[in-house]
Amino acid sequence: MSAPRVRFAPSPTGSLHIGSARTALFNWLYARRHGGTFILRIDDTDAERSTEESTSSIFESMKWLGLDWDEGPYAQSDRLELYQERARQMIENGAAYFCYCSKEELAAKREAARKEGRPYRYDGTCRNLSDSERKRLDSEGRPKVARLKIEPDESILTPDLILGDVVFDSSTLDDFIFMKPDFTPLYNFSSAVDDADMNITHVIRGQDHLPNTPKQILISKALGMEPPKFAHLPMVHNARGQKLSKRDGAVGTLEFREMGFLPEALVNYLARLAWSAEGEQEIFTTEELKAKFDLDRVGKSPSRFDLKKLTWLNGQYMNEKPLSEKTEGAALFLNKAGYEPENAERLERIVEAVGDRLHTWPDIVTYGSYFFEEDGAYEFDPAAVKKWFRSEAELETVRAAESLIESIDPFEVDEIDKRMRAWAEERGEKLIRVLQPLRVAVTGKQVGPSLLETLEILGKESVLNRLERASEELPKMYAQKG
RNA sequence: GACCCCUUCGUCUAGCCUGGCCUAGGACACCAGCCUUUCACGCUGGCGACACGGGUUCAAAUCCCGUAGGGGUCACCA
Repeated sequence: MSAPRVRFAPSPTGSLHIGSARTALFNWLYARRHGGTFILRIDDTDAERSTEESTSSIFESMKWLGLDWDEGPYAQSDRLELYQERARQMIENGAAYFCYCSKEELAAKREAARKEGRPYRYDGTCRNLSDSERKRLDSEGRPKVARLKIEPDESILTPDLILGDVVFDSSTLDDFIFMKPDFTPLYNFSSAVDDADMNITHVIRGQDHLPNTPKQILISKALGMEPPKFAHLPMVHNARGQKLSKRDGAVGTLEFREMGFLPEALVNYLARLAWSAEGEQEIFTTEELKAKFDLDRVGKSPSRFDLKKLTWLNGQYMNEKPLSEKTEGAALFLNKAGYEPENAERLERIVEAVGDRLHTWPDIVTYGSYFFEEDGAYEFDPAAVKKWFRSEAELETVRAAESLIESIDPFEVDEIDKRMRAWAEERGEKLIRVLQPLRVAVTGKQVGPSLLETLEILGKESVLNRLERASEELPKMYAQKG
């Protein structure tokens, strides 16, 4: 097989949908796997809906995911002349014709068909217009669109690398419009023309495009060109098994960055939607994906997007990150949450202490926010208080801890550990019965890194301040819940 | 409604093409236990699926037919 040429051709009418990102990824992977060329083409023939912002957000999404393109970006809006030339060619050789029916007339016919419960197809009113009629309509200045002439009762075979052969009956198609009144192309036309012109060998796209395929094949043939090979990817669905939409939460690729996911984890997750390697491997570096991916192991059935599995995967990747990188990411997300970790060294210690609790970046806030809050400002989690302050005894522990903390020197993990254990024993308490109430007292939470480390990082003075405040605040909460 | 696609644990999937190795494997999630100052990690175990009905065959998740369910598309959008 000669080197494949594939393309990703999004329309810039919004941010890059996560399903489209998967399509882009599979194209990219296919090109990389086979030493082919990955082309980026912006299908912006719909001037009304296309925006600059969308285009740049698509670029940014792809860059974030690491999907680099070898050619392009091409914009269809720059290639108008090509489409117009091809369209004229088709009109001339009789493969297509101009249609003068107005939008309103057509809408009425469509509506009538709908009411009668029969499928609407263009009735061919303008298909056999005589030259004189055409001239008359032109001289009246009637707007016209171009339609493809489709012969009925022909089967159109669309071989698909994933689905196998799919056959459409041309009678279910109608003479569809491919050039608008302003003589600019519609999607199916520009797409087929470009795929041919750019020598695209494989069109890998979502299954929602399957109904377009026979139309594009017809256009290719009308132009005397060999259609590319097709591969229709199963859709990515929401938890209820329907097309993923904004209502389902995050669907924009960049939103996942905002939520604190790692691009390599997202790539890994997306790759495993409908694709699997031989063996039972779940975690693939991008390099492995580039070496192993192929279309013959892509499934046919739709898959549901599972945020929990993505989160798990992300955690796996997170744990592999060097501390310096983790610290950088943590700083970024801490900032987003309104915290300002001023001391870089201290932040690194905190990130290290939080350790593998980091599944996504915002987890740094969940597990370590109190490190960045004033001694008198962190909040007490009511659930934590309820669970660990069951009687007067725990309040007493917090009060008594002040003098213990005061006396620990040096105030470091090993020493704190030694003294804490001895203290618990002295008081006839299990270690956990003193540590957890203290944790809640100084952090406000019942989860987090090792308390000993937490105390050391906080420092003696801060711990003392916090214990003092807890002694005042906790009884109030304690009283409230009775 | 018409056309097209799909159907293995709750979810992602392996197995299907080239029937027997499938008392259907792995992963996420969930549950339990272990480890542990909590949480998280890790480890161990558990729960849990061939949509249904007919064939074909000595033998079917795998092949054939039908039914049901789900999804996608039906624009002078892409």
